[in-house]
Amino acid sequence: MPATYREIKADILGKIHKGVLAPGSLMPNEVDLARSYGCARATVNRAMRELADDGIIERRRKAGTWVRPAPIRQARFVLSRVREEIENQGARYGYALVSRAVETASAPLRSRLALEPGGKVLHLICTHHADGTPYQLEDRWINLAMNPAAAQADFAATGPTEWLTAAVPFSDVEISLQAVRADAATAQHLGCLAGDALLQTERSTWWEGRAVAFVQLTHRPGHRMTTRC
Amino acid sequence: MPATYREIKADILGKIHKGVLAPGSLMPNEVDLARSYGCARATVNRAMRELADDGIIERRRKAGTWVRPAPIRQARFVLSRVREEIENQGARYGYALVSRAVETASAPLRSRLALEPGGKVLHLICTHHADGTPYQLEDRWINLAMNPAAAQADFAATGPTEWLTAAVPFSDVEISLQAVRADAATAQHLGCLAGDALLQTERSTWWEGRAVAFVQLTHRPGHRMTTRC
DNA sequence: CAGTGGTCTAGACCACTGA
DNA sequence: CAGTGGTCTAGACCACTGT
Repeated sequence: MPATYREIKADILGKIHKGVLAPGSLMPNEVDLARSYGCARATVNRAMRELADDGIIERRRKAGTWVRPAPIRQARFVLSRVREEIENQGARYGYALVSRAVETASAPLRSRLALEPGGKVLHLICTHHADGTPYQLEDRWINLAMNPAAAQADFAATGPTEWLTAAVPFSDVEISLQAVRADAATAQHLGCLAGDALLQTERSTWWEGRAVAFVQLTHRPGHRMTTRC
Repeated sequence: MPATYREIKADILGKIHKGVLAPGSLMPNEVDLARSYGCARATVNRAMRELADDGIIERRRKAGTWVRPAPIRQARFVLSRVREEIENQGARYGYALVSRAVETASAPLRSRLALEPGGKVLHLICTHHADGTPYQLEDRWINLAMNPAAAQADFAATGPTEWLTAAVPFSDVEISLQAVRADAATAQHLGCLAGDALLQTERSTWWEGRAVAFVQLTHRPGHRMTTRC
């Protein structure tokens, strides 16, 4: 008889997969499950809570717990920093600053970061290399109102990501993935052809409701993000 | 003084963001934290466990708990089924089967799904529409050794995803994202231009170590996957 | 109002692993 | 071997919400 929360979780998952617990059906409550598994309610609770976190079941107070008809499939992608990603592949990491300028935020950028008209941003373009070949193009805007020190920082040797994580706290992140066609400049930086399909990560970071920075990370052709669940 | 696991979690997160707890530094053990927060160790444990799950801290038995120097940023993308995705946007869902054939798995497909030479697969191509316009192209291979009933199923009215989730259990999923250029056929199905950059989701599903199915979901131009954390 | 899950406690034992 | 986190228990009270 299962007794640990892991065993209970596996047992319930097995019953769902084998159809013993039908999709959409109501499950026994925690007290009954604890009795039938011969364990404490807290143990059942932990197993059920994790199943709910995984989107397998749905729980509502007073109402009960159901097997989700179509489980919410969610994928967790690990977004490590470029440097680590490259070094983990056993390659030598390289960095180059392409351009650096203080700009007045354009209208689209302002609306994305909720900046006031006339808001100043530090605009950086840089490239990340693996064993000398282009790996990722970084197009970054830093909100100078939130990070005035960035205007003094020299990004010639160190990328903005490393500077920001050391210097600036943030609490909220919004991440977005899309496919884009390489324009001429991007193609040149990534050493590919204009028109190539590229995976692009966009990320805006916030602290106490105000925008810290926004970045577009354009990956080299063929880049994949993979996960298992 | 914080007393619930949520408050403790928020308090620790705040200290990390404000620099009170320096990146890379060793944290007090659970017993000491429980004393200083005036709560039971289990409460601290839950807060710390969630922080570890979120990649904020790292824990090792006997050694202790550290603030991760560079937090593992992980994004959770919800991968709902196309039908729900479309209906949640308030659009009318449409489905069309393009082709259906029993094939001998090609070498690349065999290696991807660990099939034996001569393994038979059901190859389906279909399209999903939102308010009549193409939304997603589905290219699916079902392992007939695992799902012989699929050969009898009629996919004219219902998509393979719906058939599979009702008929076949699976335990492991591997998901991969990439950008691809639309070839002529894809462009025609999605109503875009050949050469357009498209986001593509690949997904292979397994049950008890054997492949159930493999699918390529090619999204219409401009499609984004977004998440907040 | 009553039944469900959500959380906390105080204590215990265990598993792992660094010194 | 000793210190840390991992887990379980038995019991309690609470928050939410369907009826």
